Amino acid sequence: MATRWLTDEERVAWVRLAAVLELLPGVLDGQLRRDDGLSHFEYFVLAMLSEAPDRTLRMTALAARTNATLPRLSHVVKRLEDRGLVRRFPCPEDGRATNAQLTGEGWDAVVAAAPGHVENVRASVLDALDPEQVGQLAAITGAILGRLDPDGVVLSPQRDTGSGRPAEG
Amino acid sequence: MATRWLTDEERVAWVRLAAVLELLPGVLDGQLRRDDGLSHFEYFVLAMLSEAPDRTLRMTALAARTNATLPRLSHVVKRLEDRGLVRRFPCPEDGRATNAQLTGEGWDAVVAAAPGHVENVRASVLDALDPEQVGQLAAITGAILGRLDPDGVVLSPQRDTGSGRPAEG
DNA sequence: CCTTGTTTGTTGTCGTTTCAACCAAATAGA
DNA sequence: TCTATTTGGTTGAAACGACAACAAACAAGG
Repeated sequence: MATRWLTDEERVAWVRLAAVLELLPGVLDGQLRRDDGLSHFEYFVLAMLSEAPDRTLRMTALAARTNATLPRLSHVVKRLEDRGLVRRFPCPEDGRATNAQLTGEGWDAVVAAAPGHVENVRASVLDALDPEQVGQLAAITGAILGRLDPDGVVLSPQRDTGSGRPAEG
Repeated sequence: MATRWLTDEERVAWVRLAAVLELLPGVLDGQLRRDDGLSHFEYFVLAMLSEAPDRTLRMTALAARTNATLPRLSHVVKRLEDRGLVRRFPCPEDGRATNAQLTGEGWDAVVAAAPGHVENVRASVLDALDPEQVGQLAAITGAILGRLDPDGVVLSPQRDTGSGRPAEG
């Protein structure tokens, strides 16, 4: 069938979203690298662990939450382990599985990095929007995620918000 | 000063946007790789050339529009040249500069890839939104770009929308 | 001109990601 | 029980991007 090209309104929205998609990761990554010596992905891995029960997660679960392939995660966790931020040990219940656990040092690293990261998110995104737009953004991205991730794999299943502080998603 | 942590509304919006940021590039890239043998970045380079006057752009200008470093672009264009999709020649007006020009074959590749890509953009993003939300998304991303790219470097300066078809941003 | 400095690209090296092969534990079937 | 398949994860080689070093052309002063 004939291609449904984009209307002018659609094109503007898409071009801008594509530009954000292109620029924002670099901004997030750059700040964390500069200030905390962590890539955004590394930070994200640590943050996911920080909000998990016992600060521990199986590699497969961690890969799902971070949208990483298992090989990629394996390499990254190895490096984090070498730096003392994470420790790995075989899962007691399943001999095949490996658990990754945040060390005290790793926790400290997340705690140290979180404020600057949040500050950056504010400066780059949230503070550019009025409260109404924040709500609209949540609805819009929610709808898009309905297409990209119907089962909500990446949205860490329920955060208890009662615990310490870090995490953020 | 004390960190201003995110409110619940802000956190939801941000977590979802972060998830979109994480998933969408992979979806766009995957479709183009599968169906057209092009990475999303390669497609984007070709698309930018396709809407330039004479389908030609200087490397520096192309790098700005694609938000790439010059070394990266140089490598990618070399590969595209090897595949016959682009040709390079020294700029007549400035001996230092190199022009990249889309070949006929390159044009054909963009024309062939564009419909599937647009279709994917619709399926993944636009069709998930009602018309009102499309407008909101344009406003929101516009505001964010005000922070990320105040000078509008990546938004290709004026598209003539009158020409052939491809391009898209 | 000759020198200094800046702009424009390319090339080489290194770290990271991806992909394919692999191993080991668990599970299912005969 | 013994084999076959599936699941969970690691490892090594190839591809790609980032950063630094470099070469060549322009520009500005003396």
